[in-house]
Amino acid sequence: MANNEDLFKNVVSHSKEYGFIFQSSEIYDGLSAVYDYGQNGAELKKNIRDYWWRSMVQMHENIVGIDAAIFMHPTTWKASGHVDAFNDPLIDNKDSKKRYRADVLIEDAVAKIEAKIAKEVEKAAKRFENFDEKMFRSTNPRVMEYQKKIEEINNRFKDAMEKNDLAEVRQIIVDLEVVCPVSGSRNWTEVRQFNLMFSTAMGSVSEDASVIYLRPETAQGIFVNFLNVQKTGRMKIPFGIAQTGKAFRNEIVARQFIFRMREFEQMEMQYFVKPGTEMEWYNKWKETRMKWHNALGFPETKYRFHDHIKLAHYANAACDIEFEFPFGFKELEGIHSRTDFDLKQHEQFSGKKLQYFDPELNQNYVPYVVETSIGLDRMFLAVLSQSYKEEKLEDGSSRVVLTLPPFLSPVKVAVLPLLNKDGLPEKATEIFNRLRFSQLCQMEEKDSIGKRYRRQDAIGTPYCLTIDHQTLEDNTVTIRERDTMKQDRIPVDKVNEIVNERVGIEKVLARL
RNA sequence: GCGGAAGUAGCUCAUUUGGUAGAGCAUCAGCCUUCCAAGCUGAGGGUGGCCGGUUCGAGCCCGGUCUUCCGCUCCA
Repeated sequence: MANNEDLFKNVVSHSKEYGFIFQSSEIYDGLSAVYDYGQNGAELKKNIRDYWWRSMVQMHENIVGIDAAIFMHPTTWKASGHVDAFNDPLIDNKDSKKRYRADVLIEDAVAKIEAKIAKEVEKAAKRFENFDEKMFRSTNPRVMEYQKKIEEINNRFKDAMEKNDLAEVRQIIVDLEVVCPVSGSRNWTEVRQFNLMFSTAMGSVSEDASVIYLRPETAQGIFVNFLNVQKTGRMKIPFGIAQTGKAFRNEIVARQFIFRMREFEQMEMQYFVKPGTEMEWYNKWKETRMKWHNALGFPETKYRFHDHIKLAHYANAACDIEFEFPFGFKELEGIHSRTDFDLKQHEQFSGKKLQYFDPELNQNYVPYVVETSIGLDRMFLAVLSQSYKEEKLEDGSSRVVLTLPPFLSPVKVAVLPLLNKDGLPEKATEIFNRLRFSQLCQMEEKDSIGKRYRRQDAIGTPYCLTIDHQTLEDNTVTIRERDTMKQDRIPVDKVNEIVNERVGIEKVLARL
C-alpha cells in the first residue's frame, strides 16, 4: 500500500477520473478552493446528507428540519459577532513571516508611550514630597509631549479606520517605528482587511443598495426562526431544529482538496434545552453523534474527541469529533454548548423576545443551546478516503475499489448481460426496468464482463447482477458482491426484495 | 499571505544542445470473444495553463499571471 501522501493523491485523482469531484470552472484554470461535485459525487453527497437528515429528523420526534435562506438581514451578523470578529486589519512582517493585527500593534505602541509617562510620574513622585500627580501630568512638558503624541496617534488611527484607509494604518505603524517582536525588523507588508464574510449588494439601484453577506454559518438561520418553529410546531423543550445548507467563508488559506473550501455545506442541529441541563445534553449529543459515525462501519480508531480548552466567546463547553484523514486527524464535526448567547444577542439587536414559556415551571426563559455541526464536504472526504482501496488480487492482478457503505453508494446495482446477444440484453433490460423504480441502477453491455465489474468497483457499486444463458432457462441471475467478489445465484423474482434489503438505509438507522 | 516545486491528449508520461508534438492506457465505431481490466481494425482528441518578451524560429530561454502540491502561517 502506498504511503498516506500518495494515497491521498490517488484519492484526489480517482475522484476526478470517476466523476466525483471536479475543480470549479476548470476550463478557466479553476477557482481556488472551490469544487464541483460530478455525477457520482452528487449522488454520494446526497446520500450522506440523507443519512444525516433521516437520523436527525426522521428518527427524533422532537427534531424538525428547516431550510433558511443564505441571505439574512445584515444585523444578524452584528448580533452574532461575525461583523466585528471577522473585520481585523492585518499586517505581516516580511522577515519573520508573522502576522499581526495592525490595530493591536498600534495599541501596543501607545501602551509603550503610556508606560513612559508612568515612569516619569513615578520618578517625580519619588523626587517631590507633596506630589500632586494630577498637577504633574497637566504641567510637566515631557509628559504633555507624550500625551499629545498618544492623542495624535489615536486620532489618526480612528480617522484611518473610519475612512477604511489601510495605507494610512500602515503609515502609522511605520511612523511609530514599530518593530516585529520576533524578527526585530520593520519590513512590513501592506495592511489588508480580512473579512471572512463574502458580501454583495441587495437592491437594483446601486445608491439604494445595502451591503448584505453570504452567511458564514447556517446556525443563525435557525436562531432567528426559533420562535416561528417553536410556536407553529408546538414544540416543547427540549427540542431541536436541523438544517443543511451552504455557507461561505473567504478563507485566507484554503487547501487540502475539499477539506477547506470557500463555499461549503454544513449540516447543523441546534438543540434547545432548559438552562442548567445543557451539560447533560452536551454529553448526550457527543455520544449520539459518535454513534452515527460508527454506524458506518469504519474502524472506531479512526475517530476521536478533541475537547476545546480555549472556548469561543459564546460557548461554555465545546469539542470536535476528529477523523483520521490521509493527512492526519482533523476536525470533522463540532459539538458546542452555546449557552443562551445567540438568542440573547438576537433579542437585544432585534428588540423581540425570544423566550420559551415553560408550562412545568410556569415561567419564561431564554433556552440554552447545544449545537452539533458537521461539514458535509468533510464527511464526503472522510467516507471517500476511507473507502478507497488499492487491492492486489490472488491472480496477481490488481483493482481499485470503493468499499462504500452500500446505502451511500452512488449506483446501487449494475445490471450486466454476460453477452451482447442471444436475448440477454433484452432480459437484462426487463430486470433493469423493474429495479430502477426503487434504486439508482446502471445497465452496461459494452466490453468484457470483467472490465465492467472493475468499472463498477471503481465507483463503489455494491452489487452487480449478471444475466447469462441460464437466466433464460431457469429465471435466475448471479449477484456479485463488490467487496468479496463472490457470486450467488438468485431468482429473478426475488431480485428487488434482496437488493432493497441489502442496500437500504433502514438497517443502518436501526443501529443508532 | 510567505518560501519552494510543478503545469504537454481524459489519465500516466516522452519529445538529448530552441527547428511547427508522440506512446501506453482510456474514449468512440465495427468485428470477434464471453464470469473478473483479452484480441483485431479504424476513428476522434493537444493554439504545450494563460499573457507578454527575446529569437529568423519558443513546449524548451526570460518576465508576469492563474492553478495545484509541499513547508510555514492562518483558521469560531
